[in-house]
Formats: sequence, structure tokens, C-alpha cells
Amino acid sequence: MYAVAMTPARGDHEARRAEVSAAVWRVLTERGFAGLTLRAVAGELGATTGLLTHYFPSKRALLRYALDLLDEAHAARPRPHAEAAGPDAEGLAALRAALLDILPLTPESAAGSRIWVSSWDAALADAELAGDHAARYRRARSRMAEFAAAAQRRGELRTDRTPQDLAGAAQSFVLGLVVQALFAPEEFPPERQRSLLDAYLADLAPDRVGSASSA
Amino acid sequence: MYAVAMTPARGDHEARRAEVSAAVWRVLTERGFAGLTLRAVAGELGATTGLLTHYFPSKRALLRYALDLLDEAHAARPRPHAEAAGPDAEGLAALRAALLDILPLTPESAAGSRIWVSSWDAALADAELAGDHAARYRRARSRMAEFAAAAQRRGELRTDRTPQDLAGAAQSFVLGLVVQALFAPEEFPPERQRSLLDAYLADLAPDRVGSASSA
DNA sequence: TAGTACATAACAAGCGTTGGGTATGTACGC
DNA sequence: GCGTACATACCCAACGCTTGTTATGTACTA
Repeated sequence: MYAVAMTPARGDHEARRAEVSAAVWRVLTERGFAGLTLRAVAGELGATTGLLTHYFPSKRALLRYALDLLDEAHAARPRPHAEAAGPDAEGLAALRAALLDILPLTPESAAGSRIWVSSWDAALADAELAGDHAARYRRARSRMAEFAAAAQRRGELRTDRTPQDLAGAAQSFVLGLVVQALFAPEEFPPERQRSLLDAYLADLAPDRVGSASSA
Repeated sequence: MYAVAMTPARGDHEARRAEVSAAVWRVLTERGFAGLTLRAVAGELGATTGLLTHYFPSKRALLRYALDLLDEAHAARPRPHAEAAGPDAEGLAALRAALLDILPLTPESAAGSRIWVSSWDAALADAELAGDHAARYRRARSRMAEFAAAAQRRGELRTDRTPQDLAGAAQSFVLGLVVQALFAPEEFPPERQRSLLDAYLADLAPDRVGSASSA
């Protein structure tokens, strides 16, 4: 339950930190990094900056924790696409599910995407944040590379590319689609995002022989 | 000539504004948007904030002008890829050239990419800036859609997709590749960016019969 | 009584912006 | 050719405000 608990079991330190992080997310989606101030976060929380400094030593620490938590929450959340593909989906279905999970197909995931895109500026200017991001994307890539390798073994993906190239290319495609969808949501509605992704994946199928024959 | 003229022909208003914009670019590449202050720009220029306010009514105006000028400069710059493909290249070659021009293949274009990615946060929080960006990307997409349509007519691209879908997908792919290259430059060196793009375009070829893709 | 969980208030630093001051031009009547 | 008049191009100093951070006070809990 994500109810807006007034006070979360006084003394529950970790829950309070999570609540603060959620307030950070809200501020980021609404005002971007330029609008992320301690007072804005506190206001979003109905509290004062004194609360924030009680739980976090600095603004940077607060931000890193919020981003970490967002990433974890994304990884741990119920995944409609992954489950639709079956909990132990392998190969192409798993790859497709992983890619779909990145796209801003719902308002909530759009808010999350918005935060990640926004965080790129801060990250590129801060070595530590950049390292966090690089690690995150690398991890996602290697996970997808495993799916791609399995898909190749199953004959679902063309084998004239390495799984790493397939994963890197697919992640590129999806990340770029996220950006475009954020800037032109009416031009890239969920259905089109899905169809573009499926078209992309269809082109990665192994060469079919004789499907349309001509000399 | 891009010499660092000490004073650009006193009275040359526009040249000064361009110089200021260049200083903005430098600050953005080095410190990101969080570090973009009038004092930083002035310091980069060896001047004071008085100079800036003399040429621009506000910081926002200064930023918009700098981004506009960066976009124009990109569009007008000598294009090695476009020229290699021939000045009047059409179809797939033109599309490939346009896509290559977006990738951060050189340190200079990497700096430009860095600025654009950084600007996404500010843009997503500012309707006017977001409009500028959306217009820019839309324009680029429609240009590429024309190339794609020509390529289809020439039999260079598969025809079971609309030119708009092909352009949108290609731009997504390239934008995402830009992001990944910025965060993991050692993993996405220029050669790999190029080969990933070429692999992507190869998959968009019309279905070939019987010729397993040579690789 | 001790400690946690805050609110409150103040701090110095830095921000965008403003306005006054000062050179350095250009225009023009003489 | 020269002095006056005015505009341009800046520097400099200061304004009011916001920022992250710190210190202090206070209520509640155990």
C-alpha cells in the first residue's frame, strides 16, 4: 500500500527515509532538478527541512538514496509484461518484457522515466552519480544480453551479432524511444511505442528463407 | 576562423552574443546545468555579469539563444558524413549520414551531445524550452522521413513500414546510443557506434531471399 | 532521565537582477 | 578640425532573495 500515511509508525527510520524519497520523486517529476530544493521536498512532505537533515547528512546523500530506491523499486515492482510472458520466460519473450518495462507506457512509469532523463544532467556533472548510472545501465545490458543469447540458442534471434551488441542496440533503441515519448507524448502514445518496439524486434529475427521468393 | 578574438570588432553585436553563447556551451559541458550561473559564464569569458546583462535581458533568454545557436551551428557546420555521401545524396545514404551526424563520434560532437542531454532536464521543466526541443526533433524526424521514403522508392528500405515510423525508430535508436555513449564512452567508442548503426540499418533492408546476410 | 524526532530560527554563501559610473566610440554643427 | 551630444559597451557594487547547512529548542517515548 502506498497510502499517504500521516506518520509511519513513529520510530520506523527506514520507512521515513522511503517517504522522503517519494517526496523527492514528486518534486523531480514536477519541477525537475532545478526545482529540487530541501524546502520543496519538505513542503511536499508537509514537514520542514529539519526533518530532512535528521535523516540525511546532505542533499547529495538524499538524492543518491532517492535514485537508488527508485531503481530498486523499479526492479522489484510487479511486472505486468514479465508476468504476461510467464515468470520464467526465456529468450525473446524475456527480452521483450524487459524492454517494455523501460518504456513509459503508463503515467507512473512515465514519471519514473522523466526522473531518469532529468537525472542525466546531474549525473554527467558528478562522477559518483555518473558511476551509479553507468553501473545500472551496464547491469541492465548484461541481463538483456543473457536473454538475447538464449533467444539466439532458441533460433529466435539472428546469430550474426553478439548478444552484447544485440543488448546494447536494443537498450539504445528503447532509451531513445523514452526520450522521444517524453517530449512528444501525443506522437508516441503507448500503442505506437509498443508497435515500434515489436517492429524493431521483428527485424532481428533470423533471416527467413523462401518466405517471399523471387530471383 | 574560430580564433579566440580578444574583442570582436567593437560594435559587432551579434558576434558578441555568439561569443557569449560559446561560453555558455563551455560551462554546460564542464559543469552541467547546475553549474550554469551568470558568474561562471562571465568568468569563462573573462568578463563580468554586466556584459551578459548588456546583451541579454535574462538568464533564460541567454540560455535559449545559446541552445538555438548550437542547433543552428550543428545544422550549418561542415558535415563530413553528408559530404562523403555526396552533397546531393538521397535515400539510404542520406539517412545514414544524418544519423551519423547525431552520434558523438568526435570530442566536439560529444560535447554538443553532452549539452543536449543535459538540457533535457531543464526543457522538461520549462514548457517553452520543451516546445523548442520538440520542434527540433520533429523537424529532424520529418527530414529523415523524406530520406526514408526516397530509400523505399529506391528499394533500399523495407516497405512494410511508413517512412514516419522508420524515421522515428531510427532517431530513437540514435538518441539512445548517444546517451549510452556519454555514460560509457569506453564501451561505446566511435567504431562501435558506427557498426551498431550500420547493423541497425542493415536490418531495415528489404527482405532478401536466399542470401543469408554476409557477416 | 535519556534519547529520538522533529520544528524553528538563524547562518553565510551564492544567486539573478538592477543601477550607477566610465570609458570609447560615432554624428554633427561650426 | 574641433567640440559638443549622444549612444554603445562595459565594469563595479549592491540589492533582495533563495540556497544548503547548522544550532538550538521542544515534545514525545521508553
